[in-house]
Amino acid sequence: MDNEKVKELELTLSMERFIQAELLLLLKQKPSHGYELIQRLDDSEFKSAEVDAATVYRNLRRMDKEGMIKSQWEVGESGPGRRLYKLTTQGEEYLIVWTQYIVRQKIKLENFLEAYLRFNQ
Amino acid sequence: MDNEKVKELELTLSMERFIQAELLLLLKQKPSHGYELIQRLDDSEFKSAEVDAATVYRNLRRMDKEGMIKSQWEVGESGPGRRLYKLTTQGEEYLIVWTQYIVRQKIKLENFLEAYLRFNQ
DNA sequence: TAATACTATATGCATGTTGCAAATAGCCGA
DNA sequence: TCGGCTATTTGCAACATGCATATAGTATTA
Repeated sequence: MDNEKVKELELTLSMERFIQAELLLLLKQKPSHGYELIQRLDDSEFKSAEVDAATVYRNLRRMDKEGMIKSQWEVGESGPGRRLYKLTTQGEEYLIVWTQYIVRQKIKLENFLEAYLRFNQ
Repeated sequence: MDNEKVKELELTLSMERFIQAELLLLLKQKPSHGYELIQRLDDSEFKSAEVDAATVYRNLRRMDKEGMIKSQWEVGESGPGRRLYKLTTQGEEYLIVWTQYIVRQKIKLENFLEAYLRFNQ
């Protein structure tokens, strides 16, 4: 990813979309489909409070459209068809940007807590 | 604050509103008016990227209405009138809830980073 | 004196994201 | 056949934000 792209991505990053980072990380660990990701997310230690299925599916479609992940429609021997998602190279790079952003967020929170404690002695 | 109230507050908390926690902490340190808070925020190590004045003023009005802070209109010898904000007891309690929430957020981010690193060697 | 800049707050509007609810659909067990 | 689980999608209201703009008093400077 070129620098311009990274800058643009960083600007649109927000904790509101933290779900994207969570999904990218899970997909880096192994390809999954939405329903499974919801369950894996629910088991992870970094999940956001409650996982809303609609939010997961919507973010998956968006990242698919943006090329971060790639989907493939699968019709198994049983159950309804499902979309298997895999991380793309671009998605891996995006995950790195996310990780750097999260490091900065963490520092910001630490600074807040430090200031809070400093003032409460 | 009773437990029900705390629960309700925690549910509506989100990093999107982190600005509220920042403002409450600054007001705990000392009473200020909006314009000054924007400058103090800009100098703090925990500020969110850029501070939008409208967002600051709107959040101050909201927290005023909700009783977290209390405003008092001041007409100085010079310059336009301004609203001096002070933290209320309820606001102090809310700041504690925020702080606990931020601790949990920080842990979440640490868990994410740990999972990320664990998977990258 | 007029123009400009700074202090100080408020509001309108478009945009983007979310949660909840509901629709669709295949499969399986009782 | 009815309910329940797997699996995904879409509509809608609610909400928060950024940007632009309005308003207004004061101070500086050309």
